[in-house]
Amino acid sequence: MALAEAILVCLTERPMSGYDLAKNFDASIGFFWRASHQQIYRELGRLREKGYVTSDEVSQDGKPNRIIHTITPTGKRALRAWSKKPAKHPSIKDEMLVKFYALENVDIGALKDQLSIRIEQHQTKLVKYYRIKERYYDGKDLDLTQKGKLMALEMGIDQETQTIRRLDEVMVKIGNL
Amino acid sequence: MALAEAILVCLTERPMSGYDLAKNFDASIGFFWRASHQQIYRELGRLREKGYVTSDEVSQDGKPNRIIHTITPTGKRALRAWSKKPAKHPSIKDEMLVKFYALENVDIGALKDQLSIRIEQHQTKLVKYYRIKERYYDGKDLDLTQKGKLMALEMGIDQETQTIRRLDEVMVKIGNL
DNA sequence: GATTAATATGCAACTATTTGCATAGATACA
DNA sequence: TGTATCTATGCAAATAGTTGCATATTAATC
Repeated sequence: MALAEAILVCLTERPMSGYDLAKNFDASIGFFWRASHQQIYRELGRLREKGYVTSDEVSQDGKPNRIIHTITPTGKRALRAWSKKPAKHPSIKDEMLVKFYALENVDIGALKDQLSIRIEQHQTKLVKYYRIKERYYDGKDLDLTQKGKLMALEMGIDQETQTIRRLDEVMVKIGNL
Repeated sequence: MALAEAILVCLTERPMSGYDLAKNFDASIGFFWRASHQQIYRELGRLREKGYVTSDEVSQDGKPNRIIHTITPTGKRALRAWSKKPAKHPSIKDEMLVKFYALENVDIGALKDQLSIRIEQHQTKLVKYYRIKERYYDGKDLDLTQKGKLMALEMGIDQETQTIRRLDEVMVKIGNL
């Protein structure tokens, strides 16, 4: 499972609490690998058992205690080993495409609504990506870590742009049916 | 879950055995919703319990008996009801993008290999799509069912084409690092 | 003073998916 | 005659993911 590795990747940047990780999964690495906070906490337990992270409780005033997780050298080695293994092809599961495939057995008006929503979601995502790009990467000197993140981000931007174009075209097509 | 519905969609075309369905999931609807034969057989049991399909054993000579599943009117109603519910956004889980995101902690040579493999896989898929398009849809009069399938197929073709272009570009980029 | 939101953690139950195994007849081929 | 492949079905275990719930502190707002 790559959830473990996605967490380790985040922790190479800096030690974090489960809460921080959950935020990160909402805002950056989560663009490529989604996970809920429940999943993250469970996985952190496993990573600790394997010795890939160490966890230290830190008391804060004004806020509940946090448990800060730090990647260990063993964890870093595991990450590098993982990187050499072939990446799994992402699983394909898109309900909306199944609905297009089943056009005759479907309420086309409802499908159009779903298509609109989908287009909006992709636009929102695209805007988010552009904001991150401008804020953290544009016109800056970048090290290798940042170059990788930017590359992933630009892949995301390209993908969203093309997806929006494609869905717009489909909207026109089902309008003309 | 849309596996149930994907199966029902297939069965609107014609009654099928679990084996036929598994083949279908490998060759057509599986482009939008992957499922293994184990999943399909289990789901068929559930659909039968709900009264969405009926199952009849048919003896064949020269081959093991088949169990033919037929969608019921209740099943068709369930399908139409499902079509009106908002489609879930597909879950994003791409190990390779996580590896790009984590460029500094990764073996870049190995990542390039994985990228090549990925490009090849998308090319294979694209060729498959084009073959299906030429064979079943090009220059033919199409009814609504077929139009829907063609639309889904063309979305697939567009997606694969754009993905290949994008990955080719990334290949150049990591070559220049 | 009460309520809401944000921070912070986690368990339990349920659902879904993957992987490995098991069975068995028929056909093709070396 | 053996072996591999195709047809055809399915169980069991392990892993992964989702949903609902539970707890507790503090800060801000009404």
